[in-house]
Amino acid sequence: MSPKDSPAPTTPVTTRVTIRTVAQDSGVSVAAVSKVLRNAYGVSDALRARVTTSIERLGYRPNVAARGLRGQSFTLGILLTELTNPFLAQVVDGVAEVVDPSGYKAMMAVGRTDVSLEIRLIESMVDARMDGVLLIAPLLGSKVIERFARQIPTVVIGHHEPTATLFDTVNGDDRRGGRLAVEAFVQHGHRDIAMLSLTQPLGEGRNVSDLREEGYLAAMRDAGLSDRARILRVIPPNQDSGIGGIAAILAAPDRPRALFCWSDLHGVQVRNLAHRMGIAVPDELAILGYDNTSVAALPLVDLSSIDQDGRGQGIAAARALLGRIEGRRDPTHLLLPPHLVARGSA
Amino acid sequence: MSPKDSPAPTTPVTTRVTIRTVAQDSGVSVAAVSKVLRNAYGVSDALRARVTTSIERLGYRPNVAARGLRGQSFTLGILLTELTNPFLAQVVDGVAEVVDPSGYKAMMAVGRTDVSLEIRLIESMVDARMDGVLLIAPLLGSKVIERFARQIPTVVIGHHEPTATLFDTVNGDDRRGGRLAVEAFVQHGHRDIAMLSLTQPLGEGRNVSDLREEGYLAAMRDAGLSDRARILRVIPPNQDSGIGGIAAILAAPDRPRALFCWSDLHGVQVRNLAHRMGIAVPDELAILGYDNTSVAALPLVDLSSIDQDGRGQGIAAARALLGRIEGRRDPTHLLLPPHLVARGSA
DNA sequence: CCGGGGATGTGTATCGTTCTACGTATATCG
DNA sequence: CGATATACGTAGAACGATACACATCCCCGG
Repeated sequence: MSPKDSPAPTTPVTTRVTIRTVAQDSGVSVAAVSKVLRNAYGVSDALRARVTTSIERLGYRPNVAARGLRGQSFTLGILLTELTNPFLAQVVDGVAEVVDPSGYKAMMAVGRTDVSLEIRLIESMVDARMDGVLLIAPLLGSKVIERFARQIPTVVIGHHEPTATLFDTVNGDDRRGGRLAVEAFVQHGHRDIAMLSLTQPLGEGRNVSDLREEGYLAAMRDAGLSDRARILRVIPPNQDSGIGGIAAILAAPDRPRALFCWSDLHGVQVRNLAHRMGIAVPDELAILGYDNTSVAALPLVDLSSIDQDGRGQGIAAARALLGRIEGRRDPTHLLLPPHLVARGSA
Repeated sequence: MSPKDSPAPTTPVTTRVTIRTVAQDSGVSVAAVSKVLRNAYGVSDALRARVTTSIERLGYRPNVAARGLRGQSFTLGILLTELTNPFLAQVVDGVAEVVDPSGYKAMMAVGRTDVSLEIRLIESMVDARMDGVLLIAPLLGSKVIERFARQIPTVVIGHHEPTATLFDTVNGDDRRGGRLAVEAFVQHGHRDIAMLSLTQPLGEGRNVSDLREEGYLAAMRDAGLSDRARILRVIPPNQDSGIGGIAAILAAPDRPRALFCWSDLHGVQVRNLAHRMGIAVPDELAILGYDNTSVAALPLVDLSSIDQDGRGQGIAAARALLGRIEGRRDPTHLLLPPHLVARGSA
């Protein structure tokens, strides 16, 4: 049963086809083949043609490990926090669209909302000599990100850090998103507009929710509603739904007439509870979510939402990463405009 | 701007710490360190201790590329078809649970329901010298899977192939699932029970839907309802929702009283349409989905569903893969029992 | 006819591990 | 006590690419 008894006489140990095989087959040096592979400078069309036909004939495929030892691995690492958030799917889709035809390969890992796991995963991406990493809404603090950015080209989504110089960021314009929400409500004649937010800001740099709150407050001020602005901080930052806090708000005598929710996940919760508690939506309570996920779009749910163009963010981030890998050093910090998708809940 | 002008006098090019550095620091040979790393045979406790402290002090991390060149890469490749299907999230979660503490790393890639992309991704996993691959509900045919299985330890989920010898499979017991659905309906007094299925079976080996249909038919027979069995094949295999076909069924005069749906995604569609068309659920139409996704659990949706234990499948598959990597050659084909989760729609 | 320089190839050291083969103590046994 | 295992280490050749330094070749102006 040992893997190495009887050298399989029928299968002549079909000696693996390496760069050397190709070189021999096409009658050129190993170095020349390598050049063709990397389409480096200094190869004639004739030689390139000869080599490529050899490659095809032999079915040669470069060994990534050997490659990574000296050169690039042509692999990008994508760090996700969790798979269940449908917003991520949009982002990843956008990323794939760019990465796919680029010759690079994207490999994803899931941090499972655990900071130490996130760190280990990024470390293993560095170990694997990946050419760059894309962090999507990581829990990590800026300090740690910076440390990694020193070692490997890095782009971050969902993490505002407009002054960072070592890595790029791509974000939805969350301040604008907060404004949009209020403006939409005001336009429908609402005045009693509250915002449902997180119990605590998400650590240094992860100020996505802060900015939405800022936008909300600014727009309330502009509408002359400063004194009626209310930010209800009841959503715990972990996986927990915080459903108790939401229920309390809906049951309270001063329940708001319009509620802007931190994310679709919670917008849906609110709608659920309203349904159960017999609160008419949108007549007694107007609801607005964030992310425009597929769940919000279900007719049964029918939740209005702010779309922050996850797919666009993915595309932009992937482009930024490839740019950085190809040598760009000066940071770029992109902000994509969100827009409102009106449905029945508001 | 070239990456290599001015060798950064402040940063003394902090020479990377390799296995050689560790060897020097601990005063042993490179080979000895390697042995410790792989905890191979022939190391005394004293030596091991000396080396490990050196490793910690220096913060040494083995280079995966160099490792993969001769030995293992300790990385597993996970192929997903698409991120949007929430069932996948369950599976991946299960996989992570096993892989995480095992010393291996999981890297995922998304096939985007494109066969040729799937193939390219698996190839690149082979190129990366990953130690094994786990294919989750791939579109690939058995022939192709077999070809890969010859090169790399392979486990497949969502692809019944009980006689395959080169790779392992893990599946929900889809036949049983089909039975369960019918039995649940019958128990509630239903007799007019139809099944909503795919327009075409999903290629050789991908007989998940076939088996559910078989289970459905068998249970109908057992209940003495053979003549009333109807399989409505209206769902196209691609991303398309097939909503037109579903609408036609609901509008038809012979609309069934109970509908067993191929997946939650379509169960939700049905419930949506029923809602829009003013069909009372479950009184006029009882609905049952498959997969027990989080969407089905939303009170607004409230869809009964067959749970096929995605998380359990992930766990089992990951274990099988690790087993195969560690040398097991004889195939295992696992079938996990599904169970009914009753909600308001049935 | 010479020499300079760009374009095209080649030779080979190198990357950081693993792994085979072998040496040297130390323990075991008749 | 000598022979023989056995445990522990070491040396150095792979592994399969990249990339640096150099060798040619060819063309052309002076």
